[in-house]
Amino acid sequence: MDADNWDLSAVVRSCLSSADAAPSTRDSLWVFPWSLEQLRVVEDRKDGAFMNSSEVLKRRRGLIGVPEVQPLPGKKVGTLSPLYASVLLDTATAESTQPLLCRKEDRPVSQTPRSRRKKNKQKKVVHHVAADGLSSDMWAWRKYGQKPIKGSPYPRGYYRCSSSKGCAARKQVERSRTDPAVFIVTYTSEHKHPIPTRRNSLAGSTRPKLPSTSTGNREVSPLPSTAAPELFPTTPLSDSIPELLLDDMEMMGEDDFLFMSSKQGAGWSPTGDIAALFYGDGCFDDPLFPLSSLSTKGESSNTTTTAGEAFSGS
DNA sequence: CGGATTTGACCTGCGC
DNA sequence: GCGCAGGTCAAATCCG
Repeated sequence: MDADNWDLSAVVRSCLSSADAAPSTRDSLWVFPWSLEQLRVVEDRKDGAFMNSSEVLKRRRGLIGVPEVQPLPGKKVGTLSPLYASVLLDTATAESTQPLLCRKEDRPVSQTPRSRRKKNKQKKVVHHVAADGLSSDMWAWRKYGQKPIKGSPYPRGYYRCSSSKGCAARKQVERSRTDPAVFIVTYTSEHKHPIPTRRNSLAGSTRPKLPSTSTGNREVSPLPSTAAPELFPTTPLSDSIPELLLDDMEMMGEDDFLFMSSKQGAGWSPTGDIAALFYGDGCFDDPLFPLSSLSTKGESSNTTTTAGEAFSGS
C-alpha cells in the first residue's frame, strides 16, 4: 500500500484476517496495542469473536502463534484483533445502519471525509477503547487543546507526549458518536525516547481535576481530566518483553512498525502497552476485506461496517 | 513555584 | 480566492 494512501480503513484492515481466505493474502494478523485492561473490557462484553486477554498475554510472551477466536454463531471463523472487536462493539451499538467499515475506494464521494490535511497524511494508529480502558497508557501526555468536531456532539482532545521534551508523539481522544462509552484514540508521530518503565514525574504530577462546571460543557467533554489515560497506574511491562524487541522498537518508529510486512516478528506498540504480533504476508495487499463474514449486522457488503465513518464527519 | 489544564485566537490545508 | 474545519499556540488559571 502506498504510504500516502493511508486511510483509517487500512488501519482496521490491518488488524483482521479471515481463516477462510487464501493464505497468500490473508495469512496476516496484527494485534494492536491494547492493554490487558482494555482487552478485559472488550472481553467482558462478549459481543464478538476475538482473542481474549490471556491469549494475548500468552502470545506476547511466546511471540509466536495464531490467535484463537471463538466463532460467532452462524459466522465463519476468523481472527481479529481487539481493535476490530471494539469496532464491532461500536457497530453493534450504533443506531445508524451506516456502515462503520468500508474500503477507502468504496466510499461514496459525498461521504469522503475532509481528506487528510498535511497532518493527516501522517500515519496514524486508531484505537477504540472503552472509557475504563483509557487508563493503560504508560506515556505521559499533556493536553494542549480541545476542539469541537463538526457532526459530533463530543469535542476532541489533543495531547502531546510530556515524557520527554521534543517528543513529537501526539494523540487525540474523542468519544465515539455512536457509542459514548467508547473512546476513539488516535496516535500520531512517534516517541523519540524509550518507553518509561514507570510513569514519570510529569505524569505523576498531573492533577486529577474535576470536570469543569463553569463552561457548562461537562457532558460533552471527550473525557474528564480524571479519566486521562496517563493518570492511572499501570503495571510495568518491561519484565515480560524480550530486550531485543525493545531495541527493535526504539530503532523502528511506529509508522515503520505499522507497515512492516512479509515477515514475522513482534514489537512494542506506540502506546507501549503490549507487544504486537505479526506474521505472514503484508495484509495491506488484501484485495477485499471480508468484514461481511464477521459483521454482527447484516450479511451483505452494504452492511459492511466502516470505522472510517465512525471517525469522519457526517 | 512548577507543571497541567482551559480556552480563545491563530494558522493551515482542502473543497468549492 | 474564499470559507470552513481541524490542528496548534499561548496566556490565563488552577492545583499540589
